[in-house]
Amino acid sequence: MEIEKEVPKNYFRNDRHKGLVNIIFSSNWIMLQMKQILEEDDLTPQQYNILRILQSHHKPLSTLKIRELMLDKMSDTSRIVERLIKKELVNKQSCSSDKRLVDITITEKGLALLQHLEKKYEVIDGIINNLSAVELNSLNMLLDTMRKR
Amino acid sequence: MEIEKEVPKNYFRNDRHKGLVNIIFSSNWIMLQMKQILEEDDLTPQQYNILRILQSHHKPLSTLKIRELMLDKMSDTSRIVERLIKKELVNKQSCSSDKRLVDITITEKGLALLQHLEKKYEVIDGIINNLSAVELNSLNMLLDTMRKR
DNA sequence: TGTGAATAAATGACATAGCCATTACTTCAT
DNA sequence: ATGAAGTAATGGCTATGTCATTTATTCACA
Repeated sequence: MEIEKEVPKNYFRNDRHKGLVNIIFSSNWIMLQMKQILEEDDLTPQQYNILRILQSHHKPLSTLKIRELMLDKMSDTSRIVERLIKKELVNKQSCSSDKRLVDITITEKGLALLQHLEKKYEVIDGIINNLSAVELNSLNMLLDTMRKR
Repeated sequence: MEIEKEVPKNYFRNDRHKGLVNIIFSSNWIMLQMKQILEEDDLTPQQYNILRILQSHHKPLSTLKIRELMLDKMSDTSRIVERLIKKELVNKQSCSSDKRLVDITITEKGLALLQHLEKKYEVIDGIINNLSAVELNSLNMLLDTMRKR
């Protein structure tokens, strides 16, 4: 999976361009493996992302709030939530304090599914096993710096 | 766009997990901007990817070869190529040496479109402007290392 | 040489998702 | 009280991923 072997020498305009493509390529490479893990439980990455957001916030969130928190902005959150409701992984009810909003909560079944997935976290995190703690740290800092402003 | 501000503190299991999410998050962040640039010319990222592959190889490629070279493996290349043909950006003809294959070539119109897009490369590469040459180099090396094996 | 396995592409059928416009309801400021 | 703004849902469309099947071609080998 060396990016140079995947593209002809003149594909990259410069190191900046190579950096951009490298990030996209790496993300796709990770997502491919994530998808395989999630599809065993009939989940898509988007659906999983919403479940994790609900789990980590410990409180009902509105559709709007969920969309803001999703890795993929611009997502059609209403309909993804709808699919999760159909699977009984989340619940929806009108928010009492502001009836324009809805309160989405994760169900017991949803939490149980996430717990089941935890067993696979070693596999997931192992994807990035080749990097030392120091290297990981610089990677995270470099990506954060890139997105500044 | 600091990833810590986007997710609650307990969202990440560990630095490895944060690294994975950071790469995905960064890729989505780049893609969002790429999409905006490309949609001005009615191109999707997948379609653009195929055009760039054909341009950089300077020779006809089969559907299979294109799929292998795409950033997004598993893509339904036949049908994406079909859309490019409809837009007259690529041509298709049966390969003379092996009639199971097809030769996909980029058209003059396709090359002209890519040339037109070149004017926007500064904007695209500027996405990553915050990183110095040295930083870019370490980023690329870290990502390459991550994907080893 | 003939035949069956393997390869490449296309296609049907379906699901997920992104995207835009519109609608319905609710809140809020004036 | 009223009109503007916020929120969600929905219709309608497109692009794409995914799986199975079909068709045409090539190739190995008995």
